[in-house]
Amino acid sequence: MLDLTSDLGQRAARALASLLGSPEGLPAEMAVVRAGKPEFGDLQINGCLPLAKQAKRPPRELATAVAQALEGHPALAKVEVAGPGFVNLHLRDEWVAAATARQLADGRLGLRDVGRGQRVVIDYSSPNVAKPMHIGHIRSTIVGSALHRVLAAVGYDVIADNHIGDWGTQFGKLIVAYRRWLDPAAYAADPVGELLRLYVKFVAEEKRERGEMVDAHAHAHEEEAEGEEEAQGPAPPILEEARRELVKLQAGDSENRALWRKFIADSRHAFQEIYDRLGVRFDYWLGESTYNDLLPTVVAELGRRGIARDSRGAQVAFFDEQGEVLPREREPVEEAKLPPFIVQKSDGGFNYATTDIATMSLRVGLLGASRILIVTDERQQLHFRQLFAVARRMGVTIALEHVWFGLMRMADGTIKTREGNVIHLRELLDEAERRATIAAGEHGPELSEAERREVGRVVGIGAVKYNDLSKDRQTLVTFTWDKALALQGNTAPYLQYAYARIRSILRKAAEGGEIVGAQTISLGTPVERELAKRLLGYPETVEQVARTCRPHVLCDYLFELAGAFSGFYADHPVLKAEPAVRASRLALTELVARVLRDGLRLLGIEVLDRM
RNA sequence: GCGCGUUUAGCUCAGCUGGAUAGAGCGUUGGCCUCCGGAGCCAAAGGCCACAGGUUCGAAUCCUGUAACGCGCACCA
Repeated sequence: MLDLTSDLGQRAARALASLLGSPEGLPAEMAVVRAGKPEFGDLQINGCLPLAKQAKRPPRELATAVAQALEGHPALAKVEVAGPGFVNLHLRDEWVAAATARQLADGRLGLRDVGRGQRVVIDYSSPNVAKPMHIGHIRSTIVGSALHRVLAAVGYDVIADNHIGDWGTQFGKLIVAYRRWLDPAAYAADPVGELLRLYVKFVAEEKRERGEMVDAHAHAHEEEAEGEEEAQGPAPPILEEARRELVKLQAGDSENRALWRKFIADSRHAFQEIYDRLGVRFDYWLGESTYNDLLPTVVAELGRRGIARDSRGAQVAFFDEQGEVLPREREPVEEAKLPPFIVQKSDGGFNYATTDIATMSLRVGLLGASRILIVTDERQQLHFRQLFAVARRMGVTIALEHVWFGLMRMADGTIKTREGNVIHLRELLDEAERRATIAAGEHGPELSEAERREVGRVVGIGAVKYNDLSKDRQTLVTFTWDKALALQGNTAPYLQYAYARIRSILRKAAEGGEIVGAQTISLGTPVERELAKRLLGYPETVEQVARTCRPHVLCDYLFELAGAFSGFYADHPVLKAEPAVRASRLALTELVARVLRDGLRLLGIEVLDRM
């Protein structure tokens, strides 16, 4: 199908070029798209209308030229000019049937290596050490993992990097809290849960001490609250202690280093449990701490190249009205498109920006990336625009994409780790499996206990993933249990069910010794023909997802495919059809199963032969 | 205040980057063959595409403004 539309598009463009004489401004290929309605045929070309205006010629004249050029094409049964200047194309049934048979014979279902020779580094999930993964992490993890698979499926050389938060000021606090309040039994049972408890306790204690201090100062300045609070007045003692421990850690103190390593190792185990349940994997876990030793060099380099300058004691990059890095010679402008970007704090410390520049350099240099995708929530858009501008100024020319998604929030506001007011990913997955296991028992009473649990696992996890993947990633999501765990309608179980029904048919055919191979496919009914056309759309759908990083497009495709199959299934007997039709329908059915399974695999969703 | 984003059926969302009469799921209502699996299928009802202008053969889609909501805006990540 892709080869066909490309071929038709080129022929159409050539016809117009010769008609209009000058190929000036003419695309090399006209867009050939799916027809909007059955009456319009299978494909249509809409580009003649805008071109006609540009060329000051009647649109129908151009459309007619295109139609004449395509007339007689072996794939086409009919070409017609319609309306003000549309070109409607009707495919020959034989061509559709033959193309479908070719797709069935192809182990990759028609997917092409559009990413061949390109290495893409994808950064997703990236949880923070010592904090449990919660529903705020699920979109990055699941969307990132799906993109990982999709990109690999179209020939990219993909490197997945889990950029975990394993460095920063929280470690000073954790070390203090751990030494004061550790409950060893609780830690042994659930290290990350205990670390979270310790962190929360630290924050509460810090707040309490601060309160005492304010009281002692007898409301010296009541309305301070918001502004540049902490700067004035001494910090609470516990915070001072945390800062000292942090400095010791940074200086390489062996006891603190050991604790830090322990926190990371135990957290990674907890993350890995979740990843195993989700089928998510990474090539590297290059957390923030990886870059510690490089940071002074990064800042020095930025200074040397005139990107960063001294400002209020910090090293800062400024931007111009276009959003490009401002050369050091120029004074900062009021109309700057982006706010200042601090790459080194006034106390000499480094921050997120410094680490990310180092990360970028490593990915471009050592990892040889030709495209970098970073999957995070919407709050970091500004940060990455600044970062990418700095990277470009440093000579990075590869594609840098911030694949952002809408924040997941609860009905009453955003997720707040500090209050511990979150739904942990583990709870979510447990509940998903629990509900799906109950449903499995209702729908399949003949299943054994073990089978029921397995069905519940696959269906429950699938439902959770699909729920996130099927919405445009930029949509804001308000979490509710019932929506996240829905099992009816446009959901993973619907697709899994369609697959299981097909497997049931194929199983019965196999019992009769029938082998479904690359039979001739014949499309006797409009429903069969429609189903075949849907199947042929698989490669372009996957390529589109790889290009635009929008997995919901694949979800929509699979849902429509399953719907097309359900329609077919309802009134097209397969096993009971006469032999010639039966072979063709079996082949079509087999192909639907393969596309469903492969598409769901790319989304990270498993399928079952029975459910 | 500035920036980014969002606004489509009662609810949750698509809408293929400007095409022909705006589509799904949930919910509601009514149907489904003694026949390959009813987690399914078919049908009905439900729309001023936030609002106001503009661009053109044509706008949910592009441009401007307004409103509401979300997020962000130097030394957290």
